[in-house]
Amino acid sequence: MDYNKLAELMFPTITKTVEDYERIYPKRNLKEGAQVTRFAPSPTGFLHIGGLFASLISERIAHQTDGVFILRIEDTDKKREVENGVERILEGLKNFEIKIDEGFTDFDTCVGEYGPYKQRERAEIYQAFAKKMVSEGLAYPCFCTEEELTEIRNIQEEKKILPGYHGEFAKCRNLSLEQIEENIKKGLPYVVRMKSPGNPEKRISFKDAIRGNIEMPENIVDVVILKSDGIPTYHFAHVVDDYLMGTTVVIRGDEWISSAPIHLQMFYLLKLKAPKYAHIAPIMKEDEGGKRKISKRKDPEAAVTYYSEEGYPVEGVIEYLLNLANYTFEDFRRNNKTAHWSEFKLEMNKMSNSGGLFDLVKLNDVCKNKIASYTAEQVYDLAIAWAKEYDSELYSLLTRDKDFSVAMFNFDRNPDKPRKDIGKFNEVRNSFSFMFDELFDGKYEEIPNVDKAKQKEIIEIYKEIYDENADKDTWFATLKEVAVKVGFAAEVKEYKANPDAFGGHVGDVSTVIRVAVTGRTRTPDLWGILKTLGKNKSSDRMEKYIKELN
RNA sequence: GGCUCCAUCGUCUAAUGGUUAGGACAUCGCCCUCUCAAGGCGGUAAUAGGGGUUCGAAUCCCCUUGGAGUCACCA
Repeated sequence: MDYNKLAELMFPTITKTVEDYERIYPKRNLKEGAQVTRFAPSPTGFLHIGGLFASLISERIAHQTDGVFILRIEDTDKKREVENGVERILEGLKNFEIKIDEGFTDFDTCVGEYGPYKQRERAEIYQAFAKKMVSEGLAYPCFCTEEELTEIRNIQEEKKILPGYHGEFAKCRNLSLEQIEENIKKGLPYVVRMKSPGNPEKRISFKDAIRGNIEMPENIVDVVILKSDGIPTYHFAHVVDDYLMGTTVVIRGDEWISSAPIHLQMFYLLKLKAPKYAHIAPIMKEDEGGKRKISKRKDPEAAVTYYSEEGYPVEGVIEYLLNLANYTFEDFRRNNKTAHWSEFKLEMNKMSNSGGLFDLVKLNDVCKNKIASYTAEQVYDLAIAWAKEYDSELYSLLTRDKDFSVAMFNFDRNPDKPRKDIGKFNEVRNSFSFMFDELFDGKYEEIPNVDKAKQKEIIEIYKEIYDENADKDTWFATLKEVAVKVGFAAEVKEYKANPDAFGGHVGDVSTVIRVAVTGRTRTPDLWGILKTLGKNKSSDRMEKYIKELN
C-alpha cells in the first residue's frame, strides 16, 4: 500500500511535519542534571489532594535541580470537562504555594516557548505526528463502530483472551486503500490507531525512578491515538507533548503503570527517546477496616479546598505531604527548626511504593507544631486571612483591635516550649471565645471543690486587691494571698500533705477566678487573659459571675 | 478473570543477609505544674501464613492469603 497517499488522504490540511515542530520547539538549553517535570491535570473538577502531592513532588524535583516545572492542561475529553476547571486547579496550586515556571502560571497568564499548553489547542501538532506514523505504515484509520467493538470484546471475554483491538480482531488493519478512500468519501467517522508491532510472547522492562525495574508483557493492542474528532487520546498526547516540551521525568500516579508499555512502544515507533518515569503511589483512605484510594466523590478531604476551608496552615499541609513523600523530612525538620520546607532535598528513591493512608491526626500534629513555631503576629495575619474568607464575624472581632488579638495569640507563646493547641484556624473561634463578649456565651463550668459561698468570697477579695499592672510572679503571689485569707493552702504540696487542714489550695483559687472570667476550668495563662481583657472587663465578668452564683 | 504492583507496631515508615527490629503520630502511665496546652521520662504495640536457600532471613526464591491498580474514541 502507498502509505504516503493514505496519509495525504487522511490529513490533507496538515502541512507541517514532525521535523518542522522539532525546529519550532528546540531542545532546552539547561545545565547538566536539570530536570524538566510537569503536572498535567485534566480540568474535571477540584484539585485533588493526590494532585497536590504529585505537583509538589514534581515542583521539588524541578526546582531542586534548577530545572523547569510546567503546568499543562489535558483537556482532550470534552465530556468530562467542568466549568472553571482550569481556574480551580490553578487556585488550588496557588493557595498551596506551588510555583509554576511554564504553561499556566496564573489565571490569565500562560508563559513559555513550548506552548500551547492546552492540549486541545495543539490538535494540529498531534495530527502531524499521526500523519507521520500513517505515512510510515505505523498507524491506520479504523472505521469500526461501537457495536462492532462491543462484539469483539464479547467474543474475547467468552474465549478468555486479551481484550482489545489486536491480532485477528484488528480488521481495519487490512483495509485496502480503495476501501479507505471510499469510506472517507462517504464521510464515515473513524479513529486513528497505532499499528502495534508487539509480540504477546515478549516482555519489556523499564526502570521506574521510584519503584525500580518493572517488567511487563509487550503491548499488542492497536490503541487509538486520535479520536474521531481529531483530538488525541491521553497516550498519544503524553508522548508528543512530553517529547516536544522536553520533559525529563514524567511524574504521575501509579494508575499509569499498566499503560507504560503502550507509551514506550509509541516512543519506539516514533524513534524518540522516552523520558524517565516515576510512578507515585496513590493516597489512600481508611474505609470500613480496609484501604481504598481517596475518592473525589466520597471524601471531603480529597479536595484541597477542604484544607483551606478548615484553616489548616499551608506550610503544615505541605510539610505533611513532604513527610509522606520522604521519611527523612522528619529528621530534616528536627535538625532545622526554622528552615523553610523548600530547603529540604526530596529524593525520588526514598519514596514509598505502596499507597499510604492519609492521616488527618498526624496532619493535625504537624500543623500544631507549625503554628506553634510562628510569632503571635504571624498567627494573627494567618488567622485573619482565613477568617476574612470563611468566618466574617471572627474577622471583624479579630481586626477590631489588632494589639488585643496579637496579645491573645501570644498567650503562653514562649520560644522554648510554645503552646500547641491550635492546628487549624477554624479552632480559633472556640479556643478564644471567652476573649470576646460577642462570643462569650455566659455558661459556666462546674467547680467541684469549692462551694458557692466560698467562690463568692474568693472573688470579692481578689477583686479588691487585683493589680492589672503586676507582673506574673507578683500576680501569682496575690493569688496565694487570697488563698490564705480564705483558709486555703498557698502551696499545692502543703495541701496535699495535709488536706484536712485546708478548704482547698491556691489552684482552686485560680480555678474560681478562671471560671468567673472565662466560664471555663481550663484555659491558657490566666494572668495573660486578665491583663489582656483589662481591669474593667475582668471586673465586669467577675461581678456577672457573682450574680450567677446567687 | 488476565496483567502489574504491594505487604514491618493502630497509622506513616526505618533497618540494602548478622540490630535487644529503630523513629514519628496515636494510645497508656509517671514527673513537672495555678487549670489546660506543652515539656521530660517510661510503657503497650509489628516483620500476613507456609515452605525452601543459608552458619544466619524482615531482607533472597517458591506457594498461599490479603490489598491496590489496570484492561475505553476517560484521563
